[in-house]
Amino acid sequence: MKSSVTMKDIASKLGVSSVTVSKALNDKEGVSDSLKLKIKKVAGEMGYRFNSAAKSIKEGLSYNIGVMIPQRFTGLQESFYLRVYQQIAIQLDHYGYFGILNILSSEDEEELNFPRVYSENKVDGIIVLGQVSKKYIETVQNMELPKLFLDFYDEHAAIDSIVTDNFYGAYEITNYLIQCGHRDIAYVGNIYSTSSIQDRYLGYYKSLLEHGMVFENRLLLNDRDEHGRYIDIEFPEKMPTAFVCNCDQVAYNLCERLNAMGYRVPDDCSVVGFDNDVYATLANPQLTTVEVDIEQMARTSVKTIMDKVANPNRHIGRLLVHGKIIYRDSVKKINL
Amino acid sequence: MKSSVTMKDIASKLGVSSVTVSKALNDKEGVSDSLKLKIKKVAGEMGYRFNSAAKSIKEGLSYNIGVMIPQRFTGLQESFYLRVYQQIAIQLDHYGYFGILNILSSEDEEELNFPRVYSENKVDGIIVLGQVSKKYIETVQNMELPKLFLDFYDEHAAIDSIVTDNFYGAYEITNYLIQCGHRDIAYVGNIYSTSSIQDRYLGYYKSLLEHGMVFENRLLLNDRDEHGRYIDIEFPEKMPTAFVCNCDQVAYNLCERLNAMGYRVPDDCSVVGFDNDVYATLANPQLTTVEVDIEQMARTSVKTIMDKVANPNRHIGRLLVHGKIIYRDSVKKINL
DNA sequence: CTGAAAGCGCTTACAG
DNA sequence: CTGAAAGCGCTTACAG
Repeated sequence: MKSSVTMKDIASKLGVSSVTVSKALNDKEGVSDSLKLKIKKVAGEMGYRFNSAAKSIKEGLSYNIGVMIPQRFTGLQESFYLRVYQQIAIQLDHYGYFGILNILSSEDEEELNFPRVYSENKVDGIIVLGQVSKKYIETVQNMELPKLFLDFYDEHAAIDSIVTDNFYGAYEITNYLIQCGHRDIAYVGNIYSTSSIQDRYLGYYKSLLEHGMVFENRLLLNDRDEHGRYIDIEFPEKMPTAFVCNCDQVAYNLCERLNAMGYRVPDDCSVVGFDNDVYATLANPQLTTVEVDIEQMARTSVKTIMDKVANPNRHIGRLLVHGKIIYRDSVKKINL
Repeated sequence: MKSSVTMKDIASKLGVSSVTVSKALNDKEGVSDSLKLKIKKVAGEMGYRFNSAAKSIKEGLSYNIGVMIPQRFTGLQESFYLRVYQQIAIQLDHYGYFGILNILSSEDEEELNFPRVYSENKVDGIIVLGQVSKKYIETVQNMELPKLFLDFYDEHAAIDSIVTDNFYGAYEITNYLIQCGHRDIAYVGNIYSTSSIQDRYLGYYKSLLEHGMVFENRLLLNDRDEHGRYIDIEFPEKMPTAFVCNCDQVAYNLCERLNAMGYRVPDDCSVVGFDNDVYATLANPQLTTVEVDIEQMARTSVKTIMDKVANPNRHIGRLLVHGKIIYRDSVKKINL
């Protein structure tokens, strides 16, 4: 950055004070229009660039927001959170802010280390994108700046959070399966893995309850171990007619597996996913799923964190962003 | 950031000067070990956080690097550049730096606007990730800070660049096809679209030349229009026995298309890709392809830009990162 | 080993 | 309308 041209340089070139230059460049009152114009012109000619660090130090604001993503959600196959981050960066731009990505390494999460963006005062707020451990949630709570959980929440922590309405989305898509005549519907997911998976399960469960159907444990199919690694799904003796998967990738894997086993989707089994990500359209057949509105999540998150930066006492609680069912080819209407 | 605890606060609590606190916290000489220890302890207790803006203003360094990705490379299906960005962020962390993502909107690219990270002096260097227009390359050249092109280059611009060795990778994989007995090999890609696509084409072409094979125009198959949107590939009358695709996604699409047309891959036609991204393993069959080493690209880029921040006169020219052929199931040995 | 002074580039009252 | 003074939090010589 080598402090190239400063306001002072412009000032002395024009024989005015740097205060006047500051006012002119910021369109503040107290400079004649003609002088303001002249200053702006010269600033342009000299290639002046604003020094945001100086402003930061005065205002105590960095104009950055940190986005923290736990490392384990950034595998080669997963780009959902990176996409959310991208949308956040775009939204922040509208507020004159920038987004700094912070991948939370497993070690740092384990050792409860503060992220550098925090300890070096690099950001005015932090968005934690993706579930972190209970312990680390406490660490986040100890950070003295506006913070927000995105795509997960914790009952015990009084931290604002923004999540897809997982419960309602799964509830709706299960209702749809039931409308299509399905009576033996399984849920695929490790319900102790993340709150998203758990809430989607509960929406599925509510739908069953409302329709007077009985839930049996054989209908709950585990898809991953406690480290989040996918495991082979064990099917019950009697094959269900439909599967509600906790996400599209799992639905995609399930379709592959079913095809390999000789089942045709949707003729033999119907499958629905959640997220509407790449896997939804890559699957064969293409998946009926619940779309997660990434842009809306980013927009809401950024608006919220900006609110909280301006007013640290603002509290929004848990905010739900609605999903929307996308109808494709993986569900079959069956006879009642 | 509300300038919570400052060095001055620590100093007055301990009855020393802020200079001493600064020295102690930065492990500089001139403080007794006992005092240093005490200062660090109190700093910890008071929840002191370093104010990097103040340091920035003194040193004229922001400790941020901007990563600029043209909007058009960030579609829903493409996450390659986001992954590269992620690796860059991780590498920057090792140097005490942060990465700021800057999506270059089509308007800004069109209107040749400087990115805000530049005009607000937010970064010490910029990595341009993904080909920008000729005109915009000039705009980048006018920026007065260390800069680097990643994953593309421009002959006329004397800007350092880091690219996968596209030429050599395509050359090698085409050699492999020829070794497998193929004599009628097509290249799939719009060679006027990006330099990567063009260089891969040239590697393919060199392989043909070296093996005394004649290239005919019917073997060059266009895959996208001038805006980068995929178009339906038009096949030549006589079907080639193998296809060198400019990337895995196009190879994936091609496989789908060939399957739909009744051709079996690799029995009827062999197909190879480039990148080794998600599409390579998603394709049916899985693709033989050239792996792009994302981590290595990020590591090299970060090392280079750090060098250039320290020494602005450093010039590396065009640096190639080697790819590696990954052998899978999309190529068949045929009779010579 | 310790600290008073000056300065980084900018902005915010306040005085003229 | 214009500008001198003070200060944001820190660091870098330099003096004791």
